[in-house]
Amino acid sequence: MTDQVVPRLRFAPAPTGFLHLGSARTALFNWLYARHTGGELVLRVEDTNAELARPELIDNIYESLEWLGIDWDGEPVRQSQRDHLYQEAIDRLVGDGRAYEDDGAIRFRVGDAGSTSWDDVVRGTVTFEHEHVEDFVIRRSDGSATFFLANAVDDLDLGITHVVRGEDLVNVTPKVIMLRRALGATDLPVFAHLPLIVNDKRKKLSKRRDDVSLASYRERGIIAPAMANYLALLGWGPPDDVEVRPMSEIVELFELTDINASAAMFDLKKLTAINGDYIRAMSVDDLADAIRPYIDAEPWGPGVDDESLRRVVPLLQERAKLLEEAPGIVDFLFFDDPEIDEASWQKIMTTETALPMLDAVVTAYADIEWTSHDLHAATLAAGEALGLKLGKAQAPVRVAVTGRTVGPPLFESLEMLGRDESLRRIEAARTRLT
RNA sequence: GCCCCCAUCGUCUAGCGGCCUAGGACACCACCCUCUCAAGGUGGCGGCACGGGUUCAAAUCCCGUUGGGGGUACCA
Repeated sequence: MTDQVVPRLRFAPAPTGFLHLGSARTALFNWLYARHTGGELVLRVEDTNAELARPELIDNIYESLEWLGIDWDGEPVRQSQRDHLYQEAIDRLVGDGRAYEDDGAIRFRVGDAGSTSWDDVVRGTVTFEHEHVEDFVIRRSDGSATFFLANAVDDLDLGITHVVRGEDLVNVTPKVIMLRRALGATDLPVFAHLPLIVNDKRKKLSKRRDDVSLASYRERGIIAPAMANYLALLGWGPPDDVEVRPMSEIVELFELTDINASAAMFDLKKLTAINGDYIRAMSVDDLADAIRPYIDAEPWGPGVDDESLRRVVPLLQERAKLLEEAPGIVDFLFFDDPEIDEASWQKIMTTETALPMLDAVVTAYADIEWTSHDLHAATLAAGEALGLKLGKAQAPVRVAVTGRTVGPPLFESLEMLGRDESLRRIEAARTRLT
């Protein structure tokens, strides 16, 4: 009884113009299992009408999956090109008396007797009594096949062995099983109905009120491996408690039987935290490339050359959790004048020691070697002369030069800004103070 | 309404009858480190929905209650 059949999975999205987070997770789980078992993953595009068959919508699916790192085997299957198969199946069903015409549509006859059940990997045995399943349409009056029919025909025809999909499809499963059997199949694929991804109201993620597009997270600066890693954690967990890890390891550990049955809330905070982990682990060059578009989107951005960008990356790398945050962390380095945050000014520059400290630093900075090391030493000494620890001493300088109380390491920032510009900003602050 | 499913810290999860005075992660709080902020380190807060069984023993098995969700289209 050892079936050595190679698992064959499929991901079957409808081209809606964007990949839904839930769909992305479904794609990922299919992919994980296929790769884990050395099986195959078929990409089946459910472009069942002319509007959905538009090339740009389908390309969007390819691009989204590729971004996430999900590949598939063979050419994508397009349902729009398989109508002849569906029509054949419908004719056969009608011929066999399993389906009948009703107001121009064709319905599959379910009847009231018996039940259909299957052993779901995630949910155990699920049973539907036929008396609760209505006769359902398999061909619309316009001649097109419905989802149920196409689904059953394709899974059979493509030799799909494992159906991994969202829980919102459990109720269609008995229909698909009935069709499959009516079409002559004696076997059933393995079914695994994944728990839904829900919002903070515990409702299924909806396009209307939730940010469900994979692309929108990408735009905000979630990087692909972080997203894939996080998605893998929704409904599944590694046996060793190591959550953030390379996808290759997740492929190795992943099992359908380990998937949870209960809905998982999409937690942007956790996603963001994981994203920060990945950002910190990037090389300077890779991170520089990754934030380039975000820099360029700033008014001051396009002028920043690659060399400068790379120098600045270490300053923001452990401070940015989202790529989109990157420009705001180092922008002051590229302004003609720092944008002074008034709250910061009020907090720091109104202290008695602010002006004396700036005075001291102007003198001290005049003829030191312009390195972060010497700047550090000079600032420390200037502060001590005023009875200030470094923490207090550096504050006015920071506000004068960066415009804020918080930011990247001050002395590295000063080093990058250069002596002339740094002193110019400090002078400007002194002028404002006196 | 009817059908189906779900139920461990606020959230994601580990647990698959004894290793559990329930482990990890995110979030939160405190402390340490420290030029600010981060990052990092240490510690803390916090949970098996409830009620019955079964068993020597239940977070783990069964039943019920309650709560939540999904589906109820000639959409997919």
